[in-house]
Amino acid sequence: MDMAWDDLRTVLALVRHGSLAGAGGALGVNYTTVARRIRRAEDVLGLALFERLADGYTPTEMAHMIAEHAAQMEQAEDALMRRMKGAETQLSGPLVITASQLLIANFLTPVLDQFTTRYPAVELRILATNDLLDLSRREADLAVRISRTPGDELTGLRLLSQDTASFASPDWAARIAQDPHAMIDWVVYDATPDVPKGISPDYPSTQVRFRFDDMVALIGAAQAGLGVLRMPMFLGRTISGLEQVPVLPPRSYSDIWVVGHPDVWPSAKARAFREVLVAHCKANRALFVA
Amino acid sequence: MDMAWDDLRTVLALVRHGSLAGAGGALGVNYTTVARRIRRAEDVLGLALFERLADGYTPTEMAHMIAEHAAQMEQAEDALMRRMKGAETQLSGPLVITASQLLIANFLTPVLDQFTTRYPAVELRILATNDLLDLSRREADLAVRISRTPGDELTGLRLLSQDTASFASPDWAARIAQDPHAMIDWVVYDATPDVPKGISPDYPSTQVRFRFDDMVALIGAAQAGLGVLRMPMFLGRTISGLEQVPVLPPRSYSDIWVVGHPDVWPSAKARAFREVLVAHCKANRALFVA
DNA sequence: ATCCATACATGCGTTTTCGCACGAGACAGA
DNA sequence: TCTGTCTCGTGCGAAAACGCATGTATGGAT
Repeated sequence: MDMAWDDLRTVLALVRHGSLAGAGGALGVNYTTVARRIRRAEDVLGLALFERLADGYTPTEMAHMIAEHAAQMEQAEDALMRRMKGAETQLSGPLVITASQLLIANFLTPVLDQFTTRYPAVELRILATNDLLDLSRREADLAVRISRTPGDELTGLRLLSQDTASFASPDWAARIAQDPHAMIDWVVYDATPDVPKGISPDYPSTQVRFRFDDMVALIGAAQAGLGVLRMPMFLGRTISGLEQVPVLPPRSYSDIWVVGHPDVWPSAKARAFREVLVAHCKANRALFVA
Repeated sequence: MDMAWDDLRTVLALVRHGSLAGAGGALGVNYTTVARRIRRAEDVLGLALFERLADGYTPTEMAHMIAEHAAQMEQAEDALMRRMKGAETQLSGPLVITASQLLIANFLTPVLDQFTTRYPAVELRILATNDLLDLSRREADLAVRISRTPGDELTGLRLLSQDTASFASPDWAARIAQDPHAMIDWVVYDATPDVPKGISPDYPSTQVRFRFDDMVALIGAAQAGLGVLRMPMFLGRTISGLEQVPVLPPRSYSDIWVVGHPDVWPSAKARAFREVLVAHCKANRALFVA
């Protein structure tokens, strides 16, 4: 008659992940434990929640209903954990930050250095990913993002304005300077598969040579001399083996923000991190604009 | 870092009940288990949730915050359990009905008899109380109530219209018939402490003799000849030792409803019970009106 | 056809959790 | 003052839950 809440949570995990092992991984328990909890839940309810198939557990309609409500319970738990984190006043324990690989590797490392020096008791964890993590689900406490992600109910602080420009390897730069009318190859990002708009009329001949789905690979291609690349100013200036070329005049691009969930925002650790971050941004503002 | 959901539920129970034993009783576990779970939760969070005082555990602000969110989780669980109950199609297992003591004792017993005869596999449980149980929290599946309780988001079915009238012991009835102008004593309910409105002008002298806080006691007083009592028609007619007296002409009173939560309403057992109930009400409609 | 990866079932030994029994301290009523 | 009742803490043995290791079935790639 009465269900254990942890069993509801287990049903949710299994519905989400489709296999005992996946659910167990998400819950931090052995997969046999997941199997046992599911069996217990089915015994208590007196009905089957999953069909045992060769390729995993397939949820029944009833399991979906349970998962739906367990997800609501999870939301309440997330909100609780966020609020508890937001109420923390001590400068110790875990703090999770996320930003894109390139932002971290090419601009944020001094912030991390300063922060861990000033607050050695804080266990700082960095999630370097381009995925937009869900701060409501506590995947991270703070995120440094290009443009404040709308839709989410997040608090944000604008850190920097930035421009983009065109960059290329030194030999490409020399070639372009020598003959502006020669054909100029571009390497571009999959998401924006055409030659950038706003190319100066002084360089009339352009073509796309490669499309990449990954920015790191794209930079490697530009360094190797495969073509010209449009990228944020700070990246082109920071990364070795690239020079700015005048093909694409600098243009304003999306701002850089630090965002967080309003529940977590006021915590001492988040506040301290923002302080170090803002100082570093102020000191290096010129790096980002033409 | 990660909290067990059952521990959150335990914190909620302890905040609600104030003592380990009370919380344990509500959860169906030994009170030492409650103490252990609380200690574990505090260890995981690294902060105190309760102050240990001589007269019980006093929740800290943080415990109240946890309880607040755990209550939301409980609501989601309640909704789930209701929906699962509503989806049940078999005519076996538990079914919980609530109604006032007097309604059960004096009118509903044949319904219970017929129902258990027709559906012997159903474990019928009766909560005979005047308290308005919370059907959203699954304290009962169906309730037979005088007037459909508004405010609640309940589904209802009108069963009967009813009148009230005045009743008294046989000797009081004889006295009133003999001398309408003599002083007539009333016994009344605390909630309506005055002599009922609408007394016939043929009986000009009335006074309140006793006030009671309990309807069963009130009926006993009327039977013992302590005075005249206004009561629902069906009660006066059903209970022995009382006769209707013409002091108070019959007047329309609140209807009788069967109500339930819309989630639970469509379940086979609830449907079957209503069927038997409605038939019995239809057959005895005349008992309720003048 | 063979090999490998994935997914689950089962049995065993260990760890954790739980309920019970006993004792201490506070408080109210006789 | 004594007694009964309420509260909680602690120690012990039983019960439940858990992780690990092993075995089986299925499907895809070589």
